[in-house]
Amino acid sequence: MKFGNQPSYSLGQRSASTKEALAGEGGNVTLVSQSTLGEINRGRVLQALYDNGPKSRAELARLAGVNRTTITGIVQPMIEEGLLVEGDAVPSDFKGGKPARPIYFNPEAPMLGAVLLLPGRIQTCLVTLSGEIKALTKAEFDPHGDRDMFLTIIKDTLSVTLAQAHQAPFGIGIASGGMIDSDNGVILAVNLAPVLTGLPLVDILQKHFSLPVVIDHHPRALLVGDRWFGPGRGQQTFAAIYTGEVLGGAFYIDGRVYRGLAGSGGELGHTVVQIDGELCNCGKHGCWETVAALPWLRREAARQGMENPETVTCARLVKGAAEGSEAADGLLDRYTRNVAFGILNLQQTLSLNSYVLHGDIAGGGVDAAERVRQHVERLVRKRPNQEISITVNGIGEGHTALRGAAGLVLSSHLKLVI
Amino acid sequence: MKFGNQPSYSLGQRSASTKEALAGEGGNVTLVSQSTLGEINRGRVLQALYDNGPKSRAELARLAGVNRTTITGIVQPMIEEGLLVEGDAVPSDFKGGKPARPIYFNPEAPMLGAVLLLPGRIQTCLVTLSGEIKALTKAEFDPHGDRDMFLTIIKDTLSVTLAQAHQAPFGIGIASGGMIDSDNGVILAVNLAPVLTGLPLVDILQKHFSLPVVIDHHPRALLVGDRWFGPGRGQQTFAAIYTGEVLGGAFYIDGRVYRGLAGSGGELGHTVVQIDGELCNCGKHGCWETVAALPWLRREAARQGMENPETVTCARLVKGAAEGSEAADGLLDRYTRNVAFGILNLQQTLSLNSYVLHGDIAGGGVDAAERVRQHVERLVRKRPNQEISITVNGIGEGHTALRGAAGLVLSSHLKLVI
DNA sequence: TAAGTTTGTGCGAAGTACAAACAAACTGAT
DNA sequence: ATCAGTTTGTTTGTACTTCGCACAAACTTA
Repeated sequence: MKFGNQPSYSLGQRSASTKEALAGEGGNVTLVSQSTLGEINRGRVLQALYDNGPKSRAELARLAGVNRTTITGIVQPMIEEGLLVEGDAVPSDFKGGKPARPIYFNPEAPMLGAVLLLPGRIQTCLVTLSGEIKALTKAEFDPHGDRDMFLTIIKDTLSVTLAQAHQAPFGIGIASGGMIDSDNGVILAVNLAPVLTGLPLVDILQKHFSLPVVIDHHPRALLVGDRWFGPGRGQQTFAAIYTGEVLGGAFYIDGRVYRGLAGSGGELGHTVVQIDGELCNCGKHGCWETVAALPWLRREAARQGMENPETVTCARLVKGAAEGSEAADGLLDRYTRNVAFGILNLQQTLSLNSYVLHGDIAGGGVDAAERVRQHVERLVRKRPNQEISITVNGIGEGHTALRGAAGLVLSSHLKLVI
Repeated sequence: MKFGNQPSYSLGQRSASTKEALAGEGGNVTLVSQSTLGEINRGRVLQALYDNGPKSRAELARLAGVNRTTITGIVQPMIEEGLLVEGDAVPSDFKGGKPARPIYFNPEAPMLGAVLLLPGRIQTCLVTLSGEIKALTKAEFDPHGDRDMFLTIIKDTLSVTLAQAHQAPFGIGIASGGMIDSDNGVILAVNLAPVLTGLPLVDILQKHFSLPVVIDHHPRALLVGDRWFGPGRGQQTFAAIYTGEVLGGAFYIDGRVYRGLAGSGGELGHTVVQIDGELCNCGKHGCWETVAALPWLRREAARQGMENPETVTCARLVKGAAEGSEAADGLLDRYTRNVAFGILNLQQTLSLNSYVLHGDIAGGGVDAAERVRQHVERLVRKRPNQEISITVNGIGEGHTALRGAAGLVLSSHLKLVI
């Protein structure tokens, strides 16, 4: 039998700019080998522990639909290694039987280093495998200052934190504001902190501390934090949305963090919701960020003649509305509606059905979330049996981001998710 | 050691509507078993053949980075089964060596049934595993007519096609316009064909033909068609965009078709790009569809006093612009710019970097695509080394959709992609 | 004709998941 | 107090898959 070299009906025309994308002959096929299989399953068992808390071997086996012996085989080496520990026996639910020995992360196991990097301020801490935050250290830096000065500050701050670990942590995770190239570990640009522009922070810290270092942008850390111990726990699909001085987001899709090429997915602030809208600092008009972040809120508050418009927040509006202020209520309604438009677009695009709010809008608590939800419900094209959940993470922004930063290490270094 | 039942810092508050999503205790963890591993790898080898055309065992092994014997082990049973065939020996590139025996899909292997269902018309055909279209049959139906009449027509049409297969096909794939619940195989609603509303077509045809049947919405079939033998071939990440009477899209993300919950992802037509824009038939204002589909184009053509505005198409505008018409050029520019806004939003959200155009806009050929690309480039927040490709599929819409419909069967039935 | 190269195939080793059987630990009825 | 019943976790052997090595087959080049 004779084959044409390529089927002849591949007639699609490509614009000139995609030579290498056409290559195809790269490593785009990867078979799963026997050894990676073990690694995958190990990761999934850990994931099950994160999602469900301490569980016995038998419970884990039921949860994962595998044989009990398989779980034993996976779990035993990790116990011997000191990563996991067996807890006290817990009498079984009813009707007797041998008591179960729940398994969870060893408090004595190595921890994770976490860094939260926002314009002007740094927070570093250690995070245990069970999500506890320790050795929190804070520092400030001049966002317009000298790069070496900044590097000294961040190294010193991290050193103070890491010194409190009783053994070397698994690695260091960084959550940073701005535009991040997470593949190459470079901060591409942070509008409010020019000193960070183009900084290859991962390389620098990796060399300095001799530890694995990963970086990702702030909303994605919030997402991981949500997934780990927040409202995203156990969910397979949801998004995290952050509003503040800027607006950003991140997605958890089918059980994994979505990054996009070079980690550039989720730059939602600059999706357009009003083609001929206000000029955005990105040069476009009518970006979502121009109508659903703090600058808009301040501007509108000022226009309405509200008191102290420069310090208005969603929290204040919720309080004002609850106290009967029509102005606050009206502005809150418009604000939440504007937030809803971006979520609506996301919903129509990806149909994630679940959204966790962070930042200023989360400051508005359940009230604000419920208003957003109602706006989304009203706007979205409903399907049968489709319910959309809008949630706020009540843990507190900083902690979620730090936990998330630590979680980034887990998912990259421990290959927790395939 | 004693564990708290759940870590106490899980304080996230959830809106009331997510009881079951919170459950977590379901089958959300799945370990990969030994036998599924084989299935996965078998699927990936097939995928490699689709992506790269006929290849020898040795080449496949190099492509996938695995041992040659592994490929033999995977491929041999499929050859014996008649799914694949060994081609004539091809002398190796240079420097001698034993000639390679390329392997590809057996033309005698079972084919795939494909149905394209658009308001008022049906196309059915058989598709070989190497993508050839056979036994194409067409029929029409009354979109506002009787349901039983419609069912008779589609069954008859499919029967005519299937009768020409020399053996039972693997299954039947349906690409349908409108809103589809691909999980349950139900057509939820087609604006222009009320007869289809709520029709459980998968169940009906599955019973009638005793074959596996899958359905998905039209843009997703285009996507699969693109991936199979169009511009998306070998790509790991891209989107298909369809513009016509309506506007829709679908995504291929990290090597798999993205569906979203109940297959409701990609309803891009009703993402909002102009909050206070024109009223859309969905009830919202300023949906992308209101500014980037044929109804807008006709309306604007009429407003400009263009001749025969009711038959204007992108193709005609491109022709007019090439012939020096300023009116055509101007309208084409606005049209492509409007299309670009939706792509821009997608790019900011998912960063797919590659988009394949279909439908009316694809009728404008490379010229239209290039205009769209330039608008997107101008609008998007550039990152270093990021190139955005906008492509049209030149094969012809119907064929791509039919191949895609067939491809749907492959990906679901043969588990071609995990 | 011989050396070199590449392809495809046996064969045994290693790693993983699974099924069956069993000891351990607990409950509850007799 | 004893025994049946239940659940947990382990032991043992089996099945499946990939990998490395060795080798025959087929071709080119000197």
